[in-house]
Amino acid sequence: MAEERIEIPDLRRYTLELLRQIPKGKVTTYRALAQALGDKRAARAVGQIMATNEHLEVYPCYKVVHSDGSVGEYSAPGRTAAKIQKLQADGIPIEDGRVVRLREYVFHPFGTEKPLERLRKLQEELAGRVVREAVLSPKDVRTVGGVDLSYPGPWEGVGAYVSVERGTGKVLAGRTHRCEVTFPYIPTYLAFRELPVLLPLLRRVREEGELADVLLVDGSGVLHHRHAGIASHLGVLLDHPTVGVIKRLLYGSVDVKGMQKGETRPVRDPQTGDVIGMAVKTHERADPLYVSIGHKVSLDLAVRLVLELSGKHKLPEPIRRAHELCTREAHVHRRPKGEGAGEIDAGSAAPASSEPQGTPKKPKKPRQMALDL
DNA sequence: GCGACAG
DNA sequence: ATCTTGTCGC
Repeated sequence: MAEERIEIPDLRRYTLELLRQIPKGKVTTYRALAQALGDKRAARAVGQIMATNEHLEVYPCYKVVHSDGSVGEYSAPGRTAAKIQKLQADGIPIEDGRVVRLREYVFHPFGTEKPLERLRKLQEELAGRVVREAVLSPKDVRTVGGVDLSYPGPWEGVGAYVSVERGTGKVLAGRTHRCEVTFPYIPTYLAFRELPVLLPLLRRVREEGELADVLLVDGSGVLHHRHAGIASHLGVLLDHPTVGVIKRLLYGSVDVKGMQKGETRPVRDPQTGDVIGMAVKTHERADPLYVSIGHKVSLDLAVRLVLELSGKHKLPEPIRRAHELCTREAHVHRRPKGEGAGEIDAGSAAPASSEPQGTPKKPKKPRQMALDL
């Protein structure tokens, strides 16, 4: 079978590049940019991208205001006052922190391929390939893996994989993978942020022969607006059984009041009435988890594994351990508060890294606008 | 008041 | 997810 490939855009860069289309004397809004990306729900992500813009001379993020005309924040030196001054220098009239007659100054018609539209279609196609039945009988599930991510910074991810033996709970393997992340968190598009971290990690795990029989993923499976959460993406792309596990409901309806430990209740698709997941009470005094099919498992098997592997904790062991692993790994490399060229503290926890510190940075060659996975 | 959004 | 001290409850 041909290796599955999927093209994920560098949405951070794509969004920043859009800023250069704004004509002199005009502004735009977070929402307009989100619509240029293909989904107005990405407005907050646009804000995150602007807030971490490191090239103020190249990408004029000061030109982005709220759709009600209020100027909004400016993370660069001078904060909002500086943003207002720059806008006024461009001839934009501002009163009381708002752009006067915004409609006359706002720019909408971006030249764009609306990348998020393509990604939604990709999700729909992938949903059609999800196998909703188990390919193994429960007794043949010997090992269960868990995956999770942590973020040392908004554009840097650490993925972790842990596998445990069913029954004994013995930890069999643990691996992490750290890399740059160029796709922001956008509700319902989580897979495109995390796949570039998890796929390389899990392909390596598989090469090493350490891939567990079933994978528990910290994210939704078919319990998703387009029935294509990250657990399903991973399952289909790896052609491997996966289960989606989330702590907060993304989509679907269920009444979870008064649930007892061990109890489960079906989550239904509001549109069709189909059961697309299960609320699972794994801990007496904790909100339930929401479990769904990722790929090649039945909902029954998914729920059974989650319940069985959730000992005295809310999260099933493989995910809990993967969470610990990547959180710890992220912390070790976490940037100091001020972001800039801060020294990594020489505390005892820091691993002995003997990187040559004096390596001169080469001028960046033009980076790719998309990642092939 | 509306919308509601995993990580 | 991340930023964060102590505090309430079982």
